[in-house]
Amino acid sequence: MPQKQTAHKKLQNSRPERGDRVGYWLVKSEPDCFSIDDLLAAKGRTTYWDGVRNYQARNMLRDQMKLGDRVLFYHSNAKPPGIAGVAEVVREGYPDTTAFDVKHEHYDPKSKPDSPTWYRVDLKLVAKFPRELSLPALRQVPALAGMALLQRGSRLSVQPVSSQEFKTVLALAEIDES
DNA sequence: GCCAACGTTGGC
DNA sequence: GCCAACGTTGGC
Repeated sequence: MPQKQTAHKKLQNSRPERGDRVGYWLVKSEPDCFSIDDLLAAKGRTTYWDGVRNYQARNMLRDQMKLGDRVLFYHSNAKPPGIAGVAEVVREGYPDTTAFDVKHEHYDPKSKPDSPTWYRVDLKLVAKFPRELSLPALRQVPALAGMALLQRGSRLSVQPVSSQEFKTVLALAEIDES
């Protein structure tokens, strides 16, 4: 795919769609696997966001998530599911090397070191919410009705969030803009 | 544990 | 390139 590669390189060197504005995202994690407390306890409160094996999500990790972008940290498959805090992008998309490791549970033979299929970013915790915002509570908020997370059949583990939605979520969490 | 929604795979 | 079968996600 030489053409896609070219487009990709252009994107890496500038932000044609967005200028220098901060982007907003939501990522899902199953707390049984990796929770916001795990991120809090991690060295530098920072982790590799790897293991994503979906092309739409990959494209966002690889091409669109930029340094300083804010990321809502969502607990999926939890009781109840909900948004647990905010992180930021501290390293932009780079190859997910777990895909190269035969022994790794996310091994994928079609991803090669010289042409990686899968990418990851590094995320650092900004704030854990004093109280998690549960999915049912989020559904009660009219300003969030358009949020990707709340749409039917929304399964993407990385989703874009609008700046308005992000602001609304922080207000609900009673977290100051930072 | 059920199942709807969605993505991927592979036969043709 | 179609589409049925299958696998996964994730709320409930």
